[in-house]
Amino acid sequence: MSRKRIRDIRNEELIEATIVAVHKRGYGVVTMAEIAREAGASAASINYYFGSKEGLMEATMLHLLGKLRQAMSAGYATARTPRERLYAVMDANFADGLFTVPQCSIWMQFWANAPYSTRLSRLHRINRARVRSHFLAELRALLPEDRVETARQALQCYMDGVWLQAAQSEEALDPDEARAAAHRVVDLVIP
Amino acid sequence: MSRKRIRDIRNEELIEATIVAVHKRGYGVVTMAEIAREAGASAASINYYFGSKEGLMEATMLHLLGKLRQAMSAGYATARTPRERLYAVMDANFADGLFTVPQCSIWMQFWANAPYSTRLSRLHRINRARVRSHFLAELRALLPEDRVETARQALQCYMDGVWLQAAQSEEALDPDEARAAAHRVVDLVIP
DNA sequence: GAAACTTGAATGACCGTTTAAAAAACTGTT
DNA sequence: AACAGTTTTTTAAACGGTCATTCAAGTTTC
Repeated sequence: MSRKRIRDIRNEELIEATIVAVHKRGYGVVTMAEIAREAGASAASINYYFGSKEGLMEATMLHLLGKLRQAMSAGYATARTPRERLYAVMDANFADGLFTVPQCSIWMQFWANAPYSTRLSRLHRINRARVRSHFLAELRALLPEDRVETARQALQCYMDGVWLQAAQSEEALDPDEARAAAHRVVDLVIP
Repeated sequence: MSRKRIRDIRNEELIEATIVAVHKRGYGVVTMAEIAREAGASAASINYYFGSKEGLMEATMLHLLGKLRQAMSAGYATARTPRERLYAVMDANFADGLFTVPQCSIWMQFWANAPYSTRLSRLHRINRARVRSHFLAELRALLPEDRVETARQALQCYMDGVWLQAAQSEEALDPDEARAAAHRVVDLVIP
């Protein structure tokens, strides 16, 4: 009922405001007051809903991870061959709603700070392992075993590298082009 | 004379301390006092030498960029073929003195914060453009023109991605293995 | 003795979190 | 519909703490 609704609405609003505010000011220096202003709320209300600044950051990362997982599931549903599923894994990282400067920027900042927060590093490890196993599963169907690991490293590191670069971009990103480029890289690695 | 010497010695000491302290605590939260303690000095002396915290961070990044450039020059000196020079570009990023967890971690943090500091982003852009042009020069000798750009993206993003991953590592890194892996990736992309 | 170096203490600013009290939303009753 | 009581939501203000930077007064070096 309404009991749940308001809480959900505020959670969503505050997380969106967090993404925008962190992108604008940087993870290290953004303040509760700035995030609150972005959301049209007060700093105190953030603590009411998330308990602390760290709780808000963790919730924001969880939110983004959810979007990522959802994008990957959607791609998998229509992929039929190993190569198509490989494309799907890459495409998920460059999906329209995900591959934007603010979100790449946020991800970048979370990564950089993960080693100093047990909560963030846990999420980071889990996500990385998931992507890794997806890659391995598809690559084993496409390459001899002794080349699988090298190809996996090449592709997974490529994806990370693209985000890293995207986070620095001053113009809007082009997800279509990013996906096309990723496909070209896949085809380069697996002729 | 000594006039210059002491200043140089302190600069070096303080920058080394900065690398260690930033790695231990994180760019966003490390304090002047912590860096000073690491160097066995006082916070005030850092300002005496570097003017401000941001000045220290810029000097540290400049120092690391210098090491990188030096490693690349060293590799280039002995490389004879385009493929060897391509290896050399990669190897520079995974050189023994450079490819350590603290330094990858620092680089990561600088990258993440570059968009919020005109000084850092300037350095970042310059370095990236330099690596890019090296890659392009060698790749043009090895591939037909229409595959050069894709290969460049694959390799440059791979390098960034490896560092990103290395920054999260809890064990010491293995530069030898990293270079071998990089060579395998090059060979995968350019058969 | 001058110039370069060092630092403890003071300064001034900022920030996350808590608290207490008000506002709003909801409930059941008349 | 109106209302009194209860719960949920909101925030202004206060609190406790941290930190970069400055400065004046020392110490060392030449």
